[in-house]
Parts: sequence; structure tokens; C-alpha cells
Amino acid sequence: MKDAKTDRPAAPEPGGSPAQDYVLDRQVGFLLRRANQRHLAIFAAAIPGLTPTQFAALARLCELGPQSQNALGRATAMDAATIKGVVDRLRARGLVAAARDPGDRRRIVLAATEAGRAAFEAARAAAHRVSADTLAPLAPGERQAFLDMLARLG
Amino acid sequence: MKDAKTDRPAAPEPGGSPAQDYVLDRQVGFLLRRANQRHLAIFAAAIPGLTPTQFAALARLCELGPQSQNALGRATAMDAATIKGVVDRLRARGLVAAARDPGDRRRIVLAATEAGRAAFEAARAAAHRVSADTLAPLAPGERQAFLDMLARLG
DNA sequence: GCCGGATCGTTGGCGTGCAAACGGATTTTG
DNA sequence: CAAAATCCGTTTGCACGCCAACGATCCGGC
Repeated sequence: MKDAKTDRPAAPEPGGSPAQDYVLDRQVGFLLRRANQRHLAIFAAAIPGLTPTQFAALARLCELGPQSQNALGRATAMDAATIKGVVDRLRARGLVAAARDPGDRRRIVLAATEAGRAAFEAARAAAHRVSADTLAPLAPGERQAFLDMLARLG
Repeated sequence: MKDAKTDRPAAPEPGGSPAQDYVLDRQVGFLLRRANQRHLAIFAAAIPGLTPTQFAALARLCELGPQSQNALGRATAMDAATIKGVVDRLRARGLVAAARDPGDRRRIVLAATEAGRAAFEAARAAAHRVSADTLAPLAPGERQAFLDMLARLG
């Protein structure tokens, strides 16, 4: 048997038609998807030629130095299948170079090329602007708190 | 040994940010992507058999009644190409029915079937739990504020 | 009327994302 | 040392998600 003290708002109703119980516009998942869409659009407008994931991989590679492919994937929150495609496209454009690891024959060691490093440097200022523009609808005082909370959801 | 702290490459930044500090883990886009990943995992575990987008489309259809395909796409923040695939899959499973609009021969009028409505009802409680679980890392008092801010970014 | 612009749904292409399965290399452990 | 457990990168298959282009239809203005 159920507790009678459960809240009304989200409780399943026995006999009636609940209907307005689930409001899509208030669900985290939906809002996350929409915020992501807007961010993607801002990014694409500010940095054409590099997707956010490609830029993230390149940035990490510049930040951390040479990495194995899967390690780079972990550092950028992409699974092995996803990072492969991203790296393939970066390699095809000469932004990332690959070499076999002599100490572990399974591994591929990736590193940013000169062109890759230059592309990262060239895009960095724009990337900061993208982040700022994305957060623009929030009051300045809210932004850090929002980022902190968002980070906790990851 | 390397000078890692006072590294100032070819980016002349007079008085502004030192430009070296592009920290991926603090960028909104990256955090949004990671939060989305976690939410997706929670959703998939709680509601196997329906993706968040499919559930969103079904929910909107139950909420708003019969809609044209593109109108449903707008109501769920999906472009025409995306909503088509989602609707195709829902139709293939008998959760959504389609009929031509006699008043406008371009349009397809979509409606949830009995099975579709039942699937929505059956999943609704779980969907609420998904939202709650996603927000679980936040203190109860923070959640509403977070959602409000997130909504403003959409 | 009719014509130009909007809207409707469709298609193709590209780029994430995840799951599952695989063969090869390496490490752990019995 | 050999078997088992891991880890590496790859592939396939599916599901978004956006863009650009398209034929069909509708609608506004002339």
C-alpha cells in the first residue's frame, strides 16, 4: 500500500485523467537538448570548419601533449568508436599526427601538428567568446553558479 | 624542463585573459555535452525501448492532440529531417498513426494510437524519475533555479 | 487568373554518440 | 609459465541532428 502523504503534483492519479502531469518544457533532458542546440549553433557560427568535439579533442591534445587514442577519448568524454571518427577527420586535415607506440604495439600515439596547434591558437579566443555568448542570457552573477551545478550533473 | 606556468605564445592579450587558460572542463559546451550524456544513460536505463526524443514526440502528441509532422517537430525542437526519422520509427511500432490532411494535401496529420497513448502513460512515472535522478546531484533548493537558468539558455 | 514566395514533406550527406562484437597485444594471476 | 582478465583499436548497426536541395502544394498580391 502507498503512503497517502505523497505529493500531488507528480503523483499518479487513480481514477482521473492526469494529462497535464508531464510537461515536456520542464524536463531537464529536454532543456539540456535545447541548450545544447543553441550552443552548437553559436559555436558553428563563430568557428566554422571545426566542430565542438573536434575542437575539444584538439584542445586536449595541445593541453596534455601526446596521448593514445583511447586516452584522448577518455579525456574528452568520447567512447572509443566516437573518438576514432573525430581523430580520423582531424588526421585527414593534417591537424593531428599519429604514430605507433614502440612500447605498446596496440597503441596509436596522437599529437597535434604545427597546423593543428596553430588552428587551436587561432580559434581559442573565439572559443572563449562562444562560451560567453552561450551564457549571455544569464545574469553575470549567475554564471559561475550555473557552471558549478552543471559540472555536478556530468 | 618546461616553462608551463608563464607560457604566453603568439597571443597578444593586453590586460585581458592570459589566453593560455582554455580549460575544457570549464566550458559550457563541454559540460552540457557531459550532462546530456549522463541524462541519456539514466533515461535509457529507466525506459528501455524508447529514446528521449521518441518519448518527447509521443508526449507532445498526447499533450497537444493531432499535429502535422513539421508542427510536431517545432513543438519538440527537431528540424524537419530529424522529426521524420523519429516519426517513422514510432509509426513502424504502431505508436503513432498518420493520415493525409484533406484540407491541405501537403500535410500529414499524426496522432498517438491507443498503443502509443498506453506506452506514454506506462512510461510517464519513470520519466519523472529520470528527471529527478538527473538532478539528484544538486541540493533540493538548487534544482528549480538550475532549471530556470537552463531554460533561459534554450 | 496567375505568379512569386512561403510551407510541407522528402532525400542525401556529414558528423556525433552508443552498444556489441571482434582480433590482437599486454597484464594479472593461479 | 600459461590461462584468464584487461586493454587497445576497429567495425557494424542504429539513432539523432543539421544543412542543402528538391518537387509538390498553398497563399498573397497584382
